[in-house]
Amino acid sequence: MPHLAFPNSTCDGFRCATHCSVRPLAICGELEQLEHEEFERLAQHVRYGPKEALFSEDEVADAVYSLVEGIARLYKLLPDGRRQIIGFALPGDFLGMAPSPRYSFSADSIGGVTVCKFFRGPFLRFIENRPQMLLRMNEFATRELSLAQDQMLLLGRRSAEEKVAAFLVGWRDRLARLEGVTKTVSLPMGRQDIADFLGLTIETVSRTFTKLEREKLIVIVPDGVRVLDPKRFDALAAA
Amino acid sequence: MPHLAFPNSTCDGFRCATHCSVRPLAICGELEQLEHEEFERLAQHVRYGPKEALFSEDEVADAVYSLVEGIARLYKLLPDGRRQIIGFALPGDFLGMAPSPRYSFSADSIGGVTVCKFFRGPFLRFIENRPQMLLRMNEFATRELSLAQDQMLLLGRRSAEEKVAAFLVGWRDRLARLEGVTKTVSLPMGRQDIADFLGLTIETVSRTFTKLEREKLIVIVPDGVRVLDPKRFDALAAA
DNA sequence: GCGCGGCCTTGATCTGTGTCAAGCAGTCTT
DNA sequence: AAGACTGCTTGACACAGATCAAGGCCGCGC
Repeated sequence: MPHLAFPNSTCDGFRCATHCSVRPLAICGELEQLEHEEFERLAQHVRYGPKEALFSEDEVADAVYSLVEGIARLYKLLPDGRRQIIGFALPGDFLGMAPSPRYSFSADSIGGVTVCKFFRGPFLRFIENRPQMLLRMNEFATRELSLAQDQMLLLGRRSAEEKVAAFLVGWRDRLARLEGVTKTVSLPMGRQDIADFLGLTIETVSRTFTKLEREKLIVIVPDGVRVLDPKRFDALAAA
Repeated sequence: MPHLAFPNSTCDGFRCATHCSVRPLAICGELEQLEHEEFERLAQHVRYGPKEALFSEDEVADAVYSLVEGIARLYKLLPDGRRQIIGFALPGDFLGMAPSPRYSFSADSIGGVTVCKFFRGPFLRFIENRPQMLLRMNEFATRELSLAQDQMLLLGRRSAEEKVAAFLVGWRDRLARLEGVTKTVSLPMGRQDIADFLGLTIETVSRTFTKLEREKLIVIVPDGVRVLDPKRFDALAAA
């Protein structure tokens, strides 16, 4: 179970530095000093270990989260256990808004995760008369929606090979926003997670990685892949 | 090509009555009299005939739309022509927000369609200092996102029969919000549209309709279906 | 009233991906 | 260092849904 790291979040060295490193990307990125301090007073900084639930589908949605560090998987389940991962959340991402009083999906940590947690009431009261903040939330929601629509195209109309290639390209580009451009794409999630994200089985994902390696497009390395031929690779992902 | 119906949209009888009938559901539903009049002055009411484009992917996104009447299909294409319909828009729906300066998908009318069209600049200026309006846009975006996530689960993890059943139930429930509850679900879109929405081929959709009819769950009627056994049907759609 | 075109259905066959089963490679435990 | 656990890969086979092909229905124009 999660423990509160520093509920009264005055800036206290290492952890706050970590926190602030994603601020420009986060929901609170455009608040000025004074407002940000007020906003911070609403936050609980919470740390989760590997594979802990942040929240679960159908629970009362009493909090929203700004991801500070680590990676979370967001997913929905069918009654018989089939799972669809609807996204991977990275630092700066904002989680937990729902169109009903309950969460519409579940979220749990992959490795360790740190979040700013806000209770719904105080959070809504803070934003409700701050157009800047509301505009930013709109930007976030619009970006998420667009990502979701790309994923629908992928799930509905692409082959297994195209799915895997598009996933790697999309993931590489999202990481680039955080860590800069690299040739090696780190994959902190397991094969089963990738399968459940792409609407495939773990065997098909594994075979497809192998196939891409045989075709000299990638090299599989521990916890990631190295892209050998970005040109050809991007083409495969787009088509 | 579309023609302007009444660009200077003072209330003028029939058409405005039509318009206002969806107001409570639309983006402008919570504006008071005076503000709404100001908002209306920004709008162009535009009517489209069947199968006309409202806007297309990659075009400069210079306007947003509130759908007043009719039904639109929203879709994305792959370079080779494969199509994924990402949603059907109904009266009250709000279209055209994009995370970049260009539209991220295409929209065209199915039958005839009437919209309120707003140019981006004036629209943004109107909402930017109106928290009520921004909150409402957030609600709309959040609901859209949740719908998109449901659709990801459907596309990635459901069988053809489950897809068709879930589609009919979801569509029936959306229509119910507008027209009230009915046994007969009208389907203004063609089989190919349904196929492209569900990530199937037209043949599989057709066969699945026939199968559901053989199993006495539905009856196929012109431009729609009648649901015979809502209990059993909802169960199939959920599982 | 007849022919044409669009849309839908049905049948036969093919194939990409799922399923089932086995084995391998690290890593952790003791 | 042996065992076992977890995650990944590989192979053989099955099947849901795609593809290819034909035919039916209905509204529309002439």
